[in-house]
Amino acid sequence: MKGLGELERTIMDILWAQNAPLTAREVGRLIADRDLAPTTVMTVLDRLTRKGFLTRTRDGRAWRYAPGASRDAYVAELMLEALDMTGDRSAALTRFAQTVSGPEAEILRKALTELEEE
Amino acid sequence: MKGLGELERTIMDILWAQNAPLTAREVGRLIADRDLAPTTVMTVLDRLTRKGFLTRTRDGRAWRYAPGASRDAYVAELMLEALDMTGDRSAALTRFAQTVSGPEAEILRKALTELEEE
DNA sequence: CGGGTAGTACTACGTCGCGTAGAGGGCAGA
DNA sequence: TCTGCCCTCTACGCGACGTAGTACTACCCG
Repeated sequence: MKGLGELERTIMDILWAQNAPLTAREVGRLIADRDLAPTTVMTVLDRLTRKGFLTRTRDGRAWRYAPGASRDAYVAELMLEALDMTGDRSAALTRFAQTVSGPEAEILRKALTELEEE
Repeated sequence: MKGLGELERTIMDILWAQNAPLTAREVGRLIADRDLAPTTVMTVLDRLTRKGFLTRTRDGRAWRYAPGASRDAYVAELMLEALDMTGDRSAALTRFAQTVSGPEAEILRKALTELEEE
């Protein structure tokens, strides 16, 4: 996988927050703070599709874009990728566990416990 | 923090594997497979230092480079950074916990348990 | 039927990070 | 003093990304 740029991430955030596929125009309208040309949004949507982050389906003349995976899945994958960078995965995992804050350690613990019970 | 490029990562790997600071020449000699100009290695070492990944101390005319942090710390930080990308950290954490393989879940569980006992 | 509108595809340009390395300067030993 | 090692500075090419223009097509409205 590859990382995302600034605008790419912004657009993914918009699509992740949506539960229905959006057209380029609709996405553009949701980036209100920046005054981007419509073609800019289309180009980025196109690149994201090419990279596999989005899927698109026809809707008349327009395309509707939807995320290929949930944000959580994406984040989890990024984390695993970081983990792959090391020779000693267990050391890195241990280190990670020690680094997360208390409440988050609790969340992890709980998730792991539930895993075990299944 | 920022990610590292290909050669940058290679060099960090070399330095992480060492327990004593190395000079540019020594690092270059350890990248035997690629035939790099000495200045290339120096440039990259310099950039890594500028980025805060390395510290360097004088040794005669030469510099000796050493990692600023352990690889595990780096990986853990990358993972936390990925985690920061999401609005819902707990969901991403849960997802992550579900995604790691069985043995690694065990490692995480153990690390978290030890944390709790302190 | 003709024009504005919306939508697409293709192309392009500037910037930045990174791999790569040359030019030039200084110091130390033969 | 000559030679070589090491440093600093500068630079070039490429690919990624932000940004957008141009050109073509399909509709709807009057």
